[in-house]
Amino acid sequence: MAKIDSRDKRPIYQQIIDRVILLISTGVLTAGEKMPSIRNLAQELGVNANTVARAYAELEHKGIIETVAKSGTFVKDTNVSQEVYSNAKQEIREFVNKYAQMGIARQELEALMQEALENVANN
Amino acid sequence: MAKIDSRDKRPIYQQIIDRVILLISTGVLTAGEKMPSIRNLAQELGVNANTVARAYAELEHKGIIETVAKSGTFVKDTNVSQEVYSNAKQEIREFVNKYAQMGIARQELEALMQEALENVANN
Amino acid sequence: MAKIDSRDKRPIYQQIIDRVILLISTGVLTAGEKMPSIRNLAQELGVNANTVARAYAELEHKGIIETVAKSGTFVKDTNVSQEVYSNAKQEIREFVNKYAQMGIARQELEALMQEALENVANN
Amino acid sequence: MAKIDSRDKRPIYQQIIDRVILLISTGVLTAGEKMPSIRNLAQELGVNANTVARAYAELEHKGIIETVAKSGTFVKDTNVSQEVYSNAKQEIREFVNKYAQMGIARQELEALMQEALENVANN
DNA sequence: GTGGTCTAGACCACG
DNA sequence: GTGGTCTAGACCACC
Repeated sequence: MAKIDSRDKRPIYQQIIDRVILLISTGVLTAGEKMPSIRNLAQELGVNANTVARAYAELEHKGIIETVAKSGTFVKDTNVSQEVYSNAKQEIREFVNKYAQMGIARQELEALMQEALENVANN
Repeated sequence: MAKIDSRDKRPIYQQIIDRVILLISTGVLTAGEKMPSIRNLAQELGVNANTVARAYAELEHKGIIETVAKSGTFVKDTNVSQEVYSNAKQEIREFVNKYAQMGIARQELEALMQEALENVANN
Repeated sequence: MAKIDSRDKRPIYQQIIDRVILLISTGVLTAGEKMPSIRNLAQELGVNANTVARAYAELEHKGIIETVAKSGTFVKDTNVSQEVYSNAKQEIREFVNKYAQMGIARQELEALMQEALENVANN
Repeated sequence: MAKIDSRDKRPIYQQIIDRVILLISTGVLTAGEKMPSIRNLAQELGVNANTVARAYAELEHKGIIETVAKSGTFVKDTNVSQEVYSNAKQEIREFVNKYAQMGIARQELEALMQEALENVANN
């Protein structure tokens, strides 16, 4: 679960949100399962507890997790992967449309994508 | 040119930069053409003159426009595609990083990109 | 007696208190009757014994039950309706205060109450 | 606007939320109007800026106000009274049902309500 | 000046 | 131990 990237432009709490959604969408976290406690996760990630609390609050607000008073936080909704996937689809389409409209050739875009994939593969 | 969206998540100065680059790359603005003055553009867009000044400064720094003392600002005889290209590079990298970190497999990302490219190719 | 709802916003000890009062006020528990032991009730409800102990302590403090050393806890010969009545009084006051502060006119509040009463009368 | 009640059971941020909703539903704040800045309101109420920020964030999330990047926060939706009204309806129904089930006569409930209304009328 | 994010640390009720 | 709330204070980008 420990994956905070300080170079990432997204705020930390958003990275946590996205990460939790990922773990659910890939089946690592399953419905009903207990989430790590706010303080534990904060320590594990090396961030402040308030930051994790904010992430959990927003996840609860989205109906993805559920906090049961003082006993912990649990995964609620597992049907989340579709949303992630369709978000990615939407974003990449907008990207391609934008730069195609600005005159970048398809081959160039493809090359850029390949390069980006290579870079990430080395993590 | 009047296209500032206060709901846009990009800062205003960035919206101006992007818009100028778009107008150049699509041939609406051509090399040597005179740009509107900072004050005029600020008034037209309904934004602070400092904001337009910052946009012009960054455009000049990128070598896309040129300020000639006492006569105004002009589109430079430059190939803006380099700038567009490097922006695209940056964006696609962030996209890949984000979804890779969220656990989408490289193959899936590649498939999404191919699909987006196919759709655009048919335009 | 097994009726603890972890989703309920009330703390568990309060749920127990309310439940006991309900059982007495509806005649399920009668004066002099022996209450389940703290440990037994805790096990039956699946909650911590301390939680049940706190509920019993408050019930005793309210004069609703009575602990007799070495023999157990008993429903006291008391009129629980007084407690219920004062709770209702408190709750309705908070309700009226809240919505009056939020600007709902007195007449509207009265109409809402009348409507609610009508609906229940038909049970 | 200065109305934080430390004896109120609701958390401070909730009091601010309710108060803003009140001010909108009573027409004191109208659509498009600028809200006080987070820091100003915090100072006026004598609370921490983060607390006001949280209230504003939840109000924005409910679609009641809107923050326009770095220029301020504005009232968005004025159709808030209906929601308040239906909340009140729901709450009073639950109240009546609960105490009717516990054996309080309809007349008694009615008397309690009248009394509560009288008390508030004197504000 | 504005809002956004984050930290460190505190206190609370509850279990 | 859990989450909820709050404070004080910091830094940031933007206008």
